[in-house]
Amino acid sequence: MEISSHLSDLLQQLNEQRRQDVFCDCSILVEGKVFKAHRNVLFASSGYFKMLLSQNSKEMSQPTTATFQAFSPDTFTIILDFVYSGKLSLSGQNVIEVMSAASFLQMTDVISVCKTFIKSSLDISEKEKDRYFSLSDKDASSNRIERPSLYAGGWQEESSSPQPHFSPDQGTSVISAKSWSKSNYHPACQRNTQPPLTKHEQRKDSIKKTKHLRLSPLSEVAHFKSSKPESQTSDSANHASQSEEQAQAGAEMDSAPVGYQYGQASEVTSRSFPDDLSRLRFKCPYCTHVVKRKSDLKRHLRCHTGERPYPCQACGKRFSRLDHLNSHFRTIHQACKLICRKCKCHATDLTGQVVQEGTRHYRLCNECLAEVGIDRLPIDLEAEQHLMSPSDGEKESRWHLSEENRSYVEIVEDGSVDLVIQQVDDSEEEEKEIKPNIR
DNA sequence: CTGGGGAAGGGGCCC
DNA sequence: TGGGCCCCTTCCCCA
Repeated sequence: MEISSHLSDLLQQLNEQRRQDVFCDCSILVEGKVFKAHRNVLFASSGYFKMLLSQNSKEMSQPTTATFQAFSPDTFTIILDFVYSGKLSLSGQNVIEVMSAASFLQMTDVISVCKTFIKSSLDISEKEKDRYFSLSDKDASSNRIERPSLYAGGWQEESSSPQPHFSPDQGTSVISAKSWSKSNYHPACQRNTQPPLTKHEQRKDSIKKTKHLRLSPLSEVAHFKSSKPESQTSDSANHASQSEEQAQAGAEMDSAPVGYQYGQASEVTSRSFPDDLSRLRFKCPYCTHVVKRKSDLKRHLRCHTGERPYPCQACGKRFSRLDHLNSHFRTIHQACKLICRKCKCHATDLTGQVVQEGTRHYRLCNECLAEVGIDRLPIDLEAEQHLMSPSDGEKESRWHLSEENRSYVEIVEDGSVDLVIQQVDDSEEEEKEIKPNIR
């Protein structure tokens, strides 16, 4: 006979004991803040503590102390609360750091929940953006609007079960890792609006991952300082090599996250590596790539999630980055290069013309234009550019829209650039997939 | 089959 | 923090 409440009661009791510092035989020092805990609980929850405590098993009579500088006390609070309650308080602001800490501590459950959270957030960002753009259709032309806070708004849209519980004030979700990992719950990213990666993309992704492996300078960095005097050096060294092994193993496992490095750079880091390497602070949870800036990490994450929030209005191809979209649009649909496509000579408005083939525009010099004949339509470039760029002060990425297109596209002010984002039906979009450009 | 060119896509970094 | 530019690599198409 099994009493179902026993496990939760037991955990609750242990949590109470931890809070009241009863039977706590382990102290964890994180940036000066001391956390009390039970050795056996930590041992059971974290691969890192398992290794640490088993090494120190001979000294069971002595209280164990561990010191971390690789993450903040707030992050460790979240981790420790999870260990003792099974509930993980994730938000858009802390998820990266929690994931890195969990990776450091080798807590696979937490890592997968964070991964899911990140993927869902990115997906919801996209969905929310589309929804927002579609809703803004009517007033977009008259009002200057800003993008919504995607995390907060997006999560509340979701209603799948088991559903993360949200603190209404800050959009923080409390997730029970066990229920997530054991249920068949498919978060938003798996019901995705985004088409799955094509084979081509997957191949490229794997190529990239290999490249990232070579680039990873910080997977070897140890951020652990044991306060046990007799084991300090060996522990650090052990963890360093362990991190290295794990980073490699993680990369080999393709999707296994191996994030160790996030937050404050430790003294070890700055002493052991050149300045340019120690400044790299943001560790990709999916690969070993490290970047200096959070926004660069956010951008990088799209190559793992496959998120392509920027559709080309002209051909429907989607891009993960706005600058790639703009570049594509200028090259393919605006014929910005002053080069004759046929003879490669310099072709300006005087010496040539922009011609159209499908949605694609390119330049031909007058000679080649005469040779090509009538099957390609010369475009009045000035008129075209006027439509693209109605005023000198505005960016050329303001796209021309025909009247019929206006019925289903949204015009959104995004900073100084006028983006035209096509409102897409998700299911339809999945089928569309990314097609190669018309050549 | 191969080499060249164009396009895509990723990273670094400046504004 | 996002946009945008530059640089580089990779992939694909075509001659």
